[in-house]
Amino acid sequence: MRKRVSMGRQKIEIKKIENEEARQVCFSKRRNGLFKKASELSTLCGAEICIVIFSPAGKAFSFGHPSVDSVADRFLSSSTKTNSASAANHAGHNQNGMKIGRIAAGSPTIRELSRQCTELNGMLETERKRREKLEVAIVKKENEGGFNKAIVDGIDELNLSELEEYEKALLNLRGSVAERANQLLLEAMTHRQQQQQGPHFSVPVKAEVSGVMPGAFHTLQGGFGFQRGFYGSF
Amino acid sequence: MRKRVSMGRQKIEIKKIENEEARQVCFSKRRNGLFKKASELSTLCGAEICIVIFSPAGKAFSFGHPSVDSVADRFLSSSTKTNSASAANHAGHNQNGMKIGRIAAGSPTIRELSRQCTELNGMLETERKRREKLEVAIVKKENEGGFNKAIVDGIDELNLSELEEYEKALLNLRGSVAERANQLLLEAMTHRQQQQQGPHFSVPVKAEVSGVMPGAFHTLQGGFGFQRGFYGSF
DNA sequence: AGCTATTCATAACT
DNA sequence: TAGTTATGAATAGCT
Repeated sequence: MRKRVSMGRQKIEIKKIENEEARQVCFSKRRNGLFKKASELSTLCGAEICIVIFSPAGKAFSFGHPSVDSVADRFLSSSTKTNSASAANHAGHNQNGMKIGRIAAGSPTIRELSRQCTELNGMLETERKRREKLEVAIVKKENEGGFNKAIVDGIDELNLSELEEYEKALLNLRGSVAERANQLLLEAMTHRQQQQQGPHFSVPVKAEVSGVMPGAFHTLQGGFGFQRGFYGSF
Repeated sequence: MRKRVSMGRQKIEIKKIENEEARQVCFSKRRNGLFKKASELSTLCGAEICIVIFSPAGKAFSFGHPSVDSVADRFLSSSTKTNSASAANHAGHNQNGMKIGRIAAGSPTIRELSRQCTELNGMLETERKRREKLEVAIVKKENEGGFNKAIVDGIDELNLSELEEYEKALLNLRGSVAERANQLLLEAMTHRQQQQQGPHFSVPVKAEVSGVMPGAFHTLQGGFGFQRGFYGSF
């Protein structure tokens, strides 16, 4: 009789294998075993199965019949569609403390995305109503001879170079406004100077205006140069 | 010697069990066996596992350690994070025709929800801009007298506060112009990119576009890279 | 990665 | 649906 070449399979306790190499080997073997069992189950019984495993090292493995995606979708949608009261968590816990049993509610990710969609939809609705109100108001005002609406809405009709022209014109106009404002301020200051000083006046309007638009549109992309204009410095 | 009371376990062929009752019994037993194996694997090796099974009757069963949700989330977020080209579906098919292998791209459900969020965000942004424009227009309408007067009669007739209003209106209008110009630029870029790569274009485009989606994707971002999957171990 | 003795899972039956 | 048994399958320990 031959010498025992193997102790054969020994009974093991189901607890974490501390030896790292042994654990890795066990993981490989049992993972394959699990996938094989899953494959057999799906074939024998026509069940749809999806397994996702993360190894302790963080590697992901998956099995799916007909596919991981399809089963996951079915799972996620079925659990999100059904109201949480009826679908949620008929699961129990075994002695290891892990959940095992009937389907649980949708994953937080799905829930979160769903919630976000709902929220966005609400916001969009609000925004739409708000806009509609404004549009109605605008139309009403239009009868009073709306010059400005034409200005605002008109820009959608302009091409790039026309817009450029338009902006230049606006800037010039704004320069004039600023200049005029400065003038008024100076006048006011002259009159009041005896009483109190206005130290913030030092901001030079002209410099401000001329420095704003070096020319091309690429400055627009960086944002609006003169949000805080002359008046902003008050 | 006692009479044989059982044939014991017999070898069976792995193919669909036609007898419905036998199939149901087999499903129950093997499902439990599978869950037990999964439980052992997770305990022995510290792996995270999630299993979802739909019985042929359509009932859903799940197993998860630490939980179905957590593993599903990890799976879904990791697979959506990675770009689809590199992460998608290195899976193959075994002789039974089922897909088995490396993790696949995010589930259609997740993708769909994501896409919807993105779309909603875009619509919301558009709606907001539109509303802002209208608000500007409205405000200007309200100061219509002064505004029109300024245009017609010139700014010299305005007092300081009128000038202030006027400048605000001009700034808003200029903002709209800039926005519109930006939009046109983006469109032009988008069209050109189909023909030739314009890497330098990406800066302004990105800057613009990045504001559009404040965090719709960040739920999908998890840190994780899966190297060699199932097939590596075959 | 293979091998083998042994434990474990389960097909058939009650 | 649950329990029993004989047997096929999975796998622990070793190389």
